[in-house]
Amino acid sequence: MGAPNDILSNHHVTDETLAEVHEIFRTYLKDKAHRLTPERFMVLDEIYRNTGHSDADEIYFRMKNTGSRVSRATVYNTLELLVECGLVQRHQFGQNQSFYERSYAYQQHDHIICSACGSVLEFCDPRIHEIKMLMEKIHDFTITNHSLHFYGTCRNPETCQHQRDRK
Amino acid sequence: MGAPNDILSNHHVTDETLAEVHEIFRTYLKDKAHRLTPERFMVLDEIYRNTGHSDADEIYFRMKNTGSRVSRATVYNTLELLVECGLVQRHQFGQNQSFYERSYAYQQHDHIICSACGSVLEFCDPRIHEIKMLMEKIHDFTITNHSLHFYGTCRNPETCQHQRDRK
DNA sequence: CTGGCTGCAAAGGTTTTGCAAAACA
DNA sequence: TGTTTTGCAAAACCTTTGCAGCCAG
Repeated sequence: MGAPNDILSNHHVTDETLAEVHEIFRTYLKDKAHRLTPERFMVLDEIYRNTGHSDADEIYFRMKNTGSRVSRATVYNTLELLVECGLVQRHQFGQNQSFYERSYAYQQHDHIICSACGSVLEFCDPRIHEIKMLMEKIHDFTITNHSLHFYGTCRNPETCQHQRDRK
Repeated sequence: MGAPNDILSNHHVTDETLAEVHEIFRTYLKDKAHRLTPERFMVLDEIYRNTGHSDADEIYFRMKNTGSRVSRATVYNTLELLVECGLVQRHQFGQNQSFYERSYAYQQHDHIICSACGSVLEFCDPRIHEIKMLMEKIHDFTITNHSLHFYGTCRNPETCQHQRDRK
């Protein structure tokens, strides 16, 4: 149920952070003349309650199982808004499916994906930022975000086996 | 029809390269006890005939329009094999759709994607390789490949306008 | 009130699969 | 000749859309 995939451990989000995140979303919605519906904040909470990467259906079912009665359509709609306002990041690890992850008060990072067992590690390297700045200059681009994935196989047989079993 | 998206200009593939690529694919198929069908080589040729990134359907229709009668199923099946043997690379630029690109005798590169006009630039930076090696060491991983995308907007109004028109 | 938002189910687009016919080995 | 591959169309998959009813502003 939890996400044993994530190595870079991220302590639970604090109430304070959650309040800030709500405030950001509220401001964003007002700015764009969108309505402040309870469903939208429920999706936001669900994502921030969890550490790691979830697809839209996982989010939908987690909410369903905890009593929230939001529809898939609303989950998708809200994810779009959350990505737009920068509170959530969308990732494409494999093909044909997006994964979502909270991004406020959560350090910017990239991913290493094990093709054998599907586990995802996170890392940071300041050189990415240097490359980004160089590319903006060379190609006359304004870069707003990036995604860097390394694909390969982890050499931890235990984890890899464990992960393979749960597939 | 052509791909005006690609800036890093790549001259047409030589007959020599094409022969090498055929040989690699032939060897791979034999190794894996897969059959050497004309359809598979037709898909390979179609990808190597073109510079740039195409989705599966584009490849299917290009082949259809030039007289080849291969089915979508065969295109998908063959793309899978070509990715497996390293002759073709799969990219996920947006959501829900893969793009394919020849990767033999074609320098390894990464991509900058303009969210406004959809144009794709290519670049190389040796620091990626350094980061890769560090990550292999730190996380005890064997990294076989990577993808690095920068997203933003290009400041070339002409190109950007041109690209917007063709959408 | 009243137009945007929700929930539901049906439609959409890309990719995969099942099966009979074709063709490689 | 015996199986893998093919082609076709149908199914599967994730995501989006249409529409009636609901509710935030």
